[in-house]
Amino acid sequence: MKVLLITLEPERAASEPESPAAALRDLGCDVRAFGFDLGFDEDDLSKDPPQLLVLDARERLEMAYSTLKTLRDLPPLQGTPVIVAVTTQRLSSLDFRAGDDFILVPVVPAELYARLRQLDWRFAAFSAADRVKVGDLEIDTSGYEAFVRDRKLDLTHQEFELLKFLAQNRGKVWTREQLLSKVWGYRYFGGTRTVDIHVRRLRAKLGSPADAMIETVRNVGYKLVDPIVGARG
Amino acid sequence: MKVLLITLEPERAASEPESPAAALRDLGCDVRAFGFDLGFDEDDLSKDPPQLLVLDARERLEMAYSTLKTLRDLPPLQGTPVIVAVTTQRLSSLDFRAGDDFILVPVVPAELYARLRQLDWRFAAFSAADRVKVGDLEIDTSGYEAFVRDRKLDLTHQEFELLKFLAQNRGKVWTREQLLSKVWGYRYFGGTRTVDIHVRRLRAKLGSPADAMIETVRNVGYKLVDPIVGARG
DNA sequence: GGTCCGTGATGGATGACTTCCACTGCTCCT
DNA sequence: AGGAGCAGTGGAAGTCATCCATCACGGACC
Repeated sequence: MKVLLITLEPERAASEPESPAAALRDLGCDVRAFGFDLGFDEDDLSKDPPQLLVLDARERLEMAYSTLKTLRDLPPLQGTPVIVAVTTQRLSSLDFRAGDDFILVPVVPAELYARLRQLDWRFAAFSAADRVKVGDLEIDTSGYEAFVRDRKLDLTHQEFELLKFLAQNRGKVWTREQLLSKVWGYRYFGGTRTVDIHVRRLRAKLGSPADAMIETVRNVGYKLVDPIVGARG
Repeated sequence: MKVLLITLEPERAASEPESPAAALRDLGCDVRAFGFDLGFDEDDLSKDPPQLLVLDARERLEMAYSTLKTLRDLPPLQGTPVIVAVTTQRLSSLDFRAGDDFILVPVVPAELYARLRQLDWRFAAFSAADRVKVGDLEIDTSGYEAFVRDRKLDLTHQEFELLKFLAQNRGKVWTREQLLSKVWGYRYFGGTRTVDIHVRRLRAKLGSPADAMIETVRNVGYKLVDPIVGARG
């Protein structure tokens, strides 16, 4: 599980026993730790958004909420569940408007694990149907549906995954090998022409003029462009 | 706050330090304590229903869930939030379909208070709408009944739970594994084909054309769609 | 103790999807 | 202008997920 951890001393956090960082590490989470000054690159975050946000607030609850307010405005963190680690003394200052969960320090790894499972259970239902829009194209990633001007596309699974990936990473050209590894999976063994064929069927189903959104870049690969942005260039 | 407490030894419960009973007493709650055999009068309960249900399960989690199942069927407890007190050792056996929140014993009163406030906030925000409508389908979650165009469906328990879950989370595709963990319980280990079977039986009972509301998404799973929304394709 | 009902497992059939192959057409470089 | 290489096209075969029929098990109820 990918976790974004905000803590006082990011470097030393995991070495402290009974800290949220140590517990997350023990649970085998993929943790990226940052301080409350948030020294991370927002683009990096967008490419690989975390599934969970953990705020190691302890005594510094006000500072943590201030940071959380900033984090909530970042698009890649929209709808991400949050767990706030807090001391017993500061429990009374907790603010539940965020609708998330809290845990006491010292952290019991088994409890943290249970709260993760609980959040997963609660949020699975809530995870807002996130939609990706590019020009006339609209993709409902949770419903596995794609629309062009409200006309529903009848896509196969692989076609949908390819279109979704291109749309989520629009503007950038992807080689066939990259697409195979990212859309088909890292262990894929096969010819790169498979990508061509899926692009072809995708274009056919998109229809004119939306098919022009998938551009072929000779000797490199494919990219999906926003027609509005593309038109001025 | 009126609390119904289910614990092993109702008479002595409050005298034990760090027990849920003692913590509730310290918080000034109006506690009525009963054993797991539930020796209370249902009429009394109806006249003065509790606002919270606390299960002091500790090691006896299975027994607590069994009791909870019985309690859930009592009309005066419909929609009452539940907190399960459990030991660290039994955390891994928690089933989140049943309880709304949990707390570790020994209980820290301040934490219990915080969890009460959290539950209060959560329940105020989502005042359980016990009737779900999707197209011609109408589900009465508290009455365990489902209707299609006012024709009552004769569903089994598992079929009803599956339909309810899909209806409450319509539009989103769920994998078989997700459905197993959310509808059957996360501890369920078995073939994913079980989901197929129940979907098939559900479709048969829904009848045409309502059966088309449950869509199969190849390579992913199932979802329930609102036919009105779906019609734009 | 027998029967019915709910639940989940198994194996085969079906049909859709993915992939590969051979060919054609196009683009860019020389 | 010619050629090499890359991308698009059509068809065909293999694979795989889903659906379906049937059966086995366990509990509830009579």
